[in-house]
Amino acid sequence: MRTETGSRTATLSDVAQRAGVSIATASKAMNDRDDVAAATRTRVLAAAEELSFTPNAMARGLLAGRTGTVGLLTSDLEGRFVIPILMGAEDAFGAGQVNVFLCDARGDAIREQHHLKALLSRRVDGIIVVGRQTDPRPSLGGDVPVPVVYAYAPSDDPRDISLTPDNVTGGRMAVEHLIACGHTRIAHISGDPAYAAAQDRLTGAREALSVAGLELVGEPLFSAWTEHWGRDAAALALQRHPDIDAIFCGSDQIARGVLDTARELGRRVPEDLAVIGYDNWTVLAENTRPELTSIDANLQQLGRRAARCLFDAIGGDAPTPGVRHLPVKLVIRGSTIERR
Amino acid sequence: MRTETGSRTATLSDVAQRAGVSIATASKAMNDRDDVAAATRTRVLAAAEELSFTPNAMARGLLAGRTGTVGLLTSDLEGRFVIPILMGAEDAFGAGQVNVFLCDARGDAIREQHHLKALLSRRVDGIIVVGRQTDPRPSLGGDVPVPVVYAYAPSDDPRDISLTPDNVTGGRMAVEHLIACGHTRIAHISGDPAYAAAQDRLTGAREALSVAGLELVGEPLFSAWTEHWGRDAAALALQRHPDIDAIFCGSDQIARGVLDTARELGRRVPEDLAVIGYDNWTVLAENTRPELTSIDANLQQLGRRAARCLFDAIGGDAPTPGVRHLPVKLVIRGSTIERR
DNA sequence: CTGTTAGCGCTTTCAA
DNA sequence: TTGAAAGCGCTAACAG
Repeated sequence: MRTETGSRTATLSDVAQRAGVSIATASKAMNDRDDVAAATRTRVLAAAEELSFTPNAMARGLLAGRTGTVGLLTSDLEGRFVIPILMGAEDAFGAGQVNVFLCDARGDAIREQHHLKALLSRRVDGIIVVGRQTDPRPSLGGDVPVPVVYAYAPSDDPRDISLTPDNVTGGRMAVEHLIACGHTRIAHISGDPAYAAAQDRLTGAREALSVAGLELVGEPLFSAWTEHWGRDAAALALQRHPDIDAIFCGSDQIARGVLDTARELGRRVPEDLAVIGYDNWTVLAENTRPELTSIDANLQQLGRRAARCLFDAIGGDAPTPGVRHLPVKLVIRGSTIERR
Repeated sequence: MRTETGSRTATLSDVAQRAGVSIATASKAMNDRDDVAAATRTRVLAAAEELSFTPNAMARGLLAGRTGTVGLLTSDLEGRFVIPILMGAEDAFGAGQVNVFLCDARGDAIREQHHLKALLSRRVDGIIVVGRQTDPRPSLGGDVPVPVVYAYAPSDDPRDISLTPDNVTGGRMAVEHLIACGHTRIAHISGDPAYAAAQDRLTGAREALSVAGLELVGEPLFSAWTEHWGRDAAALALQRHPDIDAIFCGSDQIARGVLDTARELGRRVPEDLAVIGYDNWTVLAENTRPELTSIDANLQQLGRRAARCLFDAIGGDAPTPGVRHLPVKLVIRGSTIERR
């Protein structure tokens, strides 16, 4: 409020007065209703312009029963998942059409309840709940008076609508790609086995192997989603099974560690050893040597889909409940295919 | 809306009716005003509970003139800066007290105007503008009817209130630390020299050197904020000046590249070569070998400060305009001090 | 202590 | 075509 000229924000009544019409007429003119004389409309619009009138969305919402706002309730501290989803949602809603309240519950159920209450009291038209893992999370419950869509982390209640990336297919695609590149001695290094993501990706990997009549080399190595573990696990795996010619990693962080170890052991990537990551976290994947092939969960699209689902639900035609697994994509870089 | 029991959301009038009191009394009871009989209050609260009544913040805002919402207008696609700032803002406001509309303009001025209009029409009480560089950005202008605070990227108009990390001091602290560790042959590798951040950090570094009677070894090497450049630049610098014993890097990405090259050239870190980064981007800094000492811009605190500034401005006592440079902090890890 | 009344800014019948 | 009036859900005087 740099230039506080003593004047409060202009209201429709100010505009009407300045244009010399009634409030009702001004309203119609502003909203492009067709029962207004062209001349009148021009006059009203001019007045609005001069007063830099901005309609009060609250007053409007009070009447309409809808607010044109949506809540995004996340527990994804780092914003790695929530940001693309937010962008997708903005895309789907159309910039400026709908505004998004972003609330970070920080993984705390109490705080989540607080935020939920606040969102409801602001009369959001719907809520998207974003988790940071693909494990099912507790449902907000059935008594939330607006539609809810769960993104990334599905709800544990099948009556809710959930959208989550298809990790099984992702795992399958990763291994299919390795096989297509001619590799047959494939190992798997992943993170915390308690994560659904870890299990699902492994499941997909095994499907692909089995179709090709192959098996994983050694047991999958599970521990943490870190580069440290990637380095250690790669050393271990390559020592136990020196004939490994490809490693499917459960995350890009792990893959980065694997690449480091490969380099230290003198394995050429991708000639001697192909490496594929997961998540396509570009700050990691584009900075390795060679750059890292990875599976991208297509989160922005997931966000768009979530927004569209929410839209439909708000509009009244509720999408069929349940968990929908959205397609992921393979991003090929130098760690699996030799550049020339 | 899983259990749509045909009932629209309960209103205060429903509560009043159920409790057998007037709307006004119900309102008072709900808002803890003291001119209500204890028994009545209990009855009203019970009724509210049973109807799971949530006050309509819009109706309330319409009356109060304030909405308890704030807009966060960003152009920081990746969310690297905006997320900690958002969290800091939530902290300062108190969870659930204030809600934040997050809008991503994606660096597009048109889209920014759209979002600004939308925020104003939602009658946010104030706006925080977050940029993704520390270079001054165009002001929203003086005719925005609510207080605006610029965070990370300052406004180019000195009449605005801007909070930005103190990069000069950051640069100074980095080099002071290297000197304190006994290094004297210090080089600087940084990113795009067109960034104010690059220049400011260099300025601070030179100040620290000059105080110690030292000079940078060679000219600072500028190019891109990438690991690739870090690798190449380190090779170049160490070839030209083999006696370099410390490198101050303009970003953690660059530092990561530098560490890779050091390892390849057989330089022991930190014994032969100390390396310090900038940003304290933990996914990078905590995964190098050794882990990376870095300067942390304290963004969450910056967010809190921004929120508090905005609060004050909303409250009427406008903080003094201008650019405030907030303190950064040194995070020491193994790349500058040997672990034992 | 409680209820009545008057709006906040806007849209929407319904008359004129 | 325009305007007067009602009311969205709530709070804040002011009487009772």
